[in-house]
Amino acid sequence: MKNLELAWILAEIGDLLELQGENPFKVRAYRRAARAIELLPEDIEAVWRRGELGRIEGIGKALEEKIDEWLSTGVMTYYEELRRQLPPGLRELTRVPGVGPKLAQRLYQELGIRNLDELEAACREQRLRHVKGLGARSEENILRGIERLRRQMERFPLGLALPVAQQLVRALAEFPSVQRVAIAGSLRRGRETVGDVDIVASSADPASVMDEFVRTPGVEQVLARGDTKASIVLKMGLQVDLRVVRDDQFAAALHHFTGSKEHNVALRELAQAKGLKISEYGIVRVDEGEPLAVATEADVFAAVGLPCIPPELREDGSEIAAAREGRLPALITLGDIKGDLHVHSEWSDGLHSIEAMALAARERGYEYIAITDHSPSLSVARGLDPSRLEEQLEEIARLNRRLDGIRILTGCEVDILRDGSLDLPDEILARLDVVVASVHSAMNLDEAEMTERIVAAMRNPHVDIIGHPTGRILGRREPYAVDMERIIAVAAETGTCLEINASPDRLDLKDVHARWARERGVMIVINTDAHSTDGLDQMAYGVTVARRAWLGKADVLNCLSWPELKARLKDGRR
DNA sequence: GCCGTTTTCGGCCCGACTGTTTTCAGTCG
Repeated sequence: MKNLELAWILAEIGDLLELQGENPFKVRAYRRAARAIELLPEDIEAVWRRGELGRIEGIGKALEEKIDEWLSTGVMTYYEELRRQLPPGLRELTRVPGVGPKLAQRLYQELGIRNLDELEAACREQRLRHVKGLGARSEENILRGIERLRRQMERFPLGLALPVAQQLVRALAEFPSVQRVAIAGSLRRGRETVGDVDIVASSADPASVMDEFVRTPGVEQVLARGDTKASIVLKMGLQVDLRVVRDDQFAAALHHFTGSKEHNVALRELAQAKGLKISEYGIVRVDEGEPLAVATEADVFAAVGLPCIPPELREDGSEIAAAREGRLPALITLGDIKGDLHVHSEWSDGLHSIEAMALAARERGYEYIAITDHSPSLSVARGLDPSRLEEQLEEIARLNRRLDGIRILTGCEVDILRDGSLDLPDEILARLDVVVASVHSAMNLDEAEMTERIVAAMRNPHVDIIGHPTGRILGRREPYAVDMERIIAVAAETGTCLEINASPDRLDLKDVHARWARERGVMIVINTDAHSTDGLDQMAYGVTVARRAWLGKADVLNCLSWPELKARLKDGRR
């Protein structure tokens, strides 16, 4: 699977061309192509073998030739040549806030600066102020930018940024001159990590809102403060941008700042072709200069003849083509979820009793909840051996007789051992309603071994779900080496479901993989892997990932009622 | 570089903020 590698190369070509001062539209063409390939719902090599590279939106003759060369020989000559023409560290200079391609190029030409370290030294030695257009202020800003870059190289996970952003929004909403306020940007689109937080507000007195905003508790630095726009950095390192507009401009501004950039560009091109101009202030007819009324985001789309595109789909612009052709999916919502099929109780490493978990599920309006405690090899988690599991089945039977309004399903999260076998016998698994199989050990196998290990588990006639299929922990542990194409193919063949683990540390499967799985007819299940009653609330994160994967409720196992679900589970079909 | 029920050539989104160059380019989203 070379999609991501190719996307990375094309994006780098875009950056290198930009550093060389190439035609900006050529730069954009490479970036668009990179994005298209990154989000492509199948293996680029398969498309190539069919001779259909040119049918990918954004790939024309020139790019097709370069990709063909790269896939046939492993080398892209054009890329190699570009890399030779510029020092390798130059590209990272543009990661410093305030340093773009033009400045990076001049710093290289005039001061011989080739990387971050040299830029930092030049600032400290006050050599930048001798470059035309730069002064002492620029040196300070660049130094601060380098420091931030070094301290916080990673993006912030959704699960960390969202609560912070919600808190800020609540605080702004209470400010008297604020009329409306909402989260925008990549956070609203539900991306798994975000570089910053964007907030849009409406007010008749923007200056007062700016004053209030830059005094937010926990502000470490004010990066910019204009009449209607300000940027701050919180002590935790998270940057927050606020934009304030008039209340009648709020919907247009919300759409604009939700992005993505590529989505906005594509939508505005479409608008332009219809004689309209879309900006964050609204929509105007170019010939008359007359503004159109925009009360909601749906009005923005309606102006160019499109149905409203949900924020989670606004990524590379291909969603606009889908909308034009009536191919937008009816996305799953949290309300469609009928139960959670992967939770832990105090019987293994969970915090709460089975009854407490069941009542918490009932409170959330669920029809069922599966108790899937660990299996014996996970001794640190007090995994259940067959006899304790036996006791648990009796306990669940008792609770089911006693509790109304919620059905407790029996289950377990069984370990997939190094050789692909499971650490509970088939006779036991056969008696459970739901079997989740997961990898928790020997995570450093090579790709072939790890893939076959998981494939073996999927071929077990009792395994319904593969839990957190790539094992990643955001920001802490890389996914294990696994051939996702093959996992998806075998899942389709065996009727095994793949999990979107909703824990914000995991979000595993991720959006792109879940989208591939759906397109191959694999059923997805969204589970929280909750270890406490509160953990059940993380379902919302999983639903966000599913929406980004274009899933509807028909694609998701736990949107089924219990009778439907039973009929879909492997043992239930017998 | 790509793309085409206005176009196979000539387009390719739109505006705020910063620093500093007295009039705007570069950067950012």
